[in-house]
Amino acid sequence: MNSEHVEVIYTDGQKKQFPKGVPIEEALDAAGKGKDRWVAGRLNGVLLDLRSGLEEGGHLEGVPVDSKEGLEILRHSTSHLMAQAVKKLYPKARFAIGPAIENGFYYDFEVDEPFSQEDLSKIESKMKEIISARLEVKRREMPREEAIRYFEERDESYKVELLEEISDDIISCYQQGDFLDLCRGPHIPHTGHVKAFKLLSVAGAYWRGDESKPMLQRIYGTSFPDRDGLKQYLKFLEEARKRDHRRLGKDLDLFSFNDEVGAGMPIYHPKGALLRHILESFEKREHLRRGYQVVMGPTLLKTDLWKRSGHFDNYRENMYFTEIDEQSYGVKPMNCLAHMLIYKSRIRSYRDLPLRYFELGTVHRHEKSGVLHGLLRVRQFTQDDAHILCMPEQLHEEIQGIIDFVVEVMGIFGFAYEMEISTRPEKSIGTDEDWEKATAALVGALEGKGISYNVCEGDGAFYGPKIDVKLKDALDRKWQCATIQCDFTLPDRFDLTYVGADGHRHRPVMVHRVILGAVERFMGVLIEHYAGAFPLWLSPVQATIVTVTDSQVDFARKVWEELKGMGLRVELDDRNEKLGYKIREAQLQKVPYMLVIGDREVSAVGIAPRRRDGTQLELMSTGDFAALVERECLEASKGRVGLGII
RNA sequence: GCCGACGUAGCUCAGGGGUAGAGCAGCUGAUUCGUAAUCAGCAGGCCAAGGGUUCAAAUCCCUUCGUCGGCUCCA
Repeated sequence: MNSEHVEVIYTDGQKKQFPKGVPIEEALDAAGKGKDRWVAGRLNGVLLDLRSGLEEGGHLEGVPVDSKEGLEILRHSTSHLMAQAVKKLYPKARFAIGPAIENGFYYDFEVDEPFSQEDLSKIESKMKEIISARLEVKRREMPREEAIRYFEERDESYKVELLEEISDDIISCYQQGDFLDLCRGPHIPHTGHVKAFKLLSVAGAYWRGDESKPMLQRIYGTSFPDRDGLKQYLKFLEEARKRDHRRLGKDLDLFSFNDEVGAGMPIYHPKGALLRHILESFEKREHLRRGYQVVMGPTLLKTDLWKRSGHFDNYRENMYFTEIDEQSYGVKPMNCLAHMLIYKSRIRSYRDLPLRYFELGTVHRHEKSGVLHGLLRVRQFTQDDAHILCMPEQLHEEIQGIIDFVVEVMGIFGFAYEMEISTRPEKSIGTDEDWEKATAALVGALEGKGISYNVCEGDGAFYGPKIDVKLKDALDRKWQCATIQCDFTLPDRFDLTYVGADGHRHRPVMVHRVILGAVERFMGVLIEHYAGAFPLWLSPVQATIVTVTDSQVDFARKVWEELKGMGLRVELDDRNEKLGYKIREAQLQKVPYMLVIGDREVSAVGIAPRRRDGTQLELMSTGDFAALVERECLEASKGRVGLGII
């Protein structure tokens, strides 16, 4: 092979030679398949534009538009397309950034007037014009200085700011028609590749997410290779609205919020309270069997104590304070203080350790008004909180025990989750050495279990690094639930000690951890996870008895009492309505079982159960039905919960 | 907290300066019915709260509270 040629190896192993500089597009077409499906090429793992020339040989593959990278490129290009449309309609707009995100893209602009819903339609129309023009999307490389000059001349201060942080001498821009944007690429070859897109919403967003920086206008949108994909996604959004726990909380009469009470303070109605009670009983039992001890601390603690713990200095803006008899008190935002004082209430021996204090502790945090979100972010919530005090050499095992606990519980609820390790933030207390030790303990425990995790630098709590477990809501937004946090500082501040085998005092280490996290948030995620159709063991109402006519009401009452007596959660619908009406209502309430009682059942002394999925069971006795329910509960809860609640 | 939208009956929503509307739910009556809506009648609102503009405000303006979508923060 001479230097004028490059050799390409395709994914099927086939090899071909081309003159150097041949466009990737041509080299891919030569393989004879997939023409037009590609939005980019990948040479030796690097994504490149279809129009860029091959300067070196190697493994080459086409990136199909419906692959993960292909979609990303399409969406990124759609965001550029939108920016071009905005530039045409609002020449004074300044441009910030416009990346592809998980299900679409956004672009941030600085404009005099925020965009309205009508503006979005206008922008969409302009985008369609640009698509029809099939403008070529050209990559242009230029010296950094030249690019800075170009954007300075156009008063694009955000682009200049971005450029000033790029260290490369040569940077790339992409041009389509008269619109040029700073971008790494790659992009689709021409605007005609955008087939199905929609602008979804407008929102304010701080430049670089920093509230001290100007607020920009962000337009969110999405883009798909074809109309069907877009339609499906819009359908998913619609379905997600039906699963929304705020919607279901109302429909299923679980909880409410009230203007007169205040924001972020949930009110539990009977069924919501029962659901919560079931969760909490389950939790208590699970903790007791794992060697935790249940404790309880007060809600108000003197401010001096919060000063000693470091909360006053580091967490004050999230706390509520009040005064009693001229003494300042703080409402607890965390449960740790009382637990420390329990530890301190007597001399501890190494033989006592580890100590695991568990509390369903209700805390209050002043969350900013704009972030409140149904049950998922509130100002009053109850954590399934525990603090483990142990010897440093027990730390690893304790953390592994907690991880096992989390994995087991998430398995019972059937949640998929992501684990993250967060390291030291800027605002924090403790020595570097402590932080390193604690971080190493967390990493070691996860790696020991072979669990994969992401690292979030600087996202730790002020007192220590942590492992977070994130669950997703109906819209795939992630919410932190379980968290395991090391703390080498509180035992120090409170001078916690234990007497070792050597007769000397030593410092224990502490782990803060929650499994569900906040019961409120967990319930919110749980409601969306099951779309309100809870498994039998969690369902606040497990069965509704429905009578066919008035003449069966007496018998139905007896059945009702009997089933309640056996520990089932049953309701009776003896209203004078047609059977279909009552079935429909129970169905909409997502009750797992409907127990039909007509003349047949009265004479056979039984009930005819119908599952909420529509399947019809044989007429059976109340005892058989209770046994069925028990079996199903035990199965779904992996043996934890049968009939009744503790 | 910031940007934007929004707040009308229990719920879902219409009405946008001139007497508050619909469907569902509720109540009453009729009907007594076999697996996702029986019929009829009745009742229900200080239009989130407070202030202004106007002869007149649910409607226009201001403030507050709350909700929604984001930013940021976090369980």
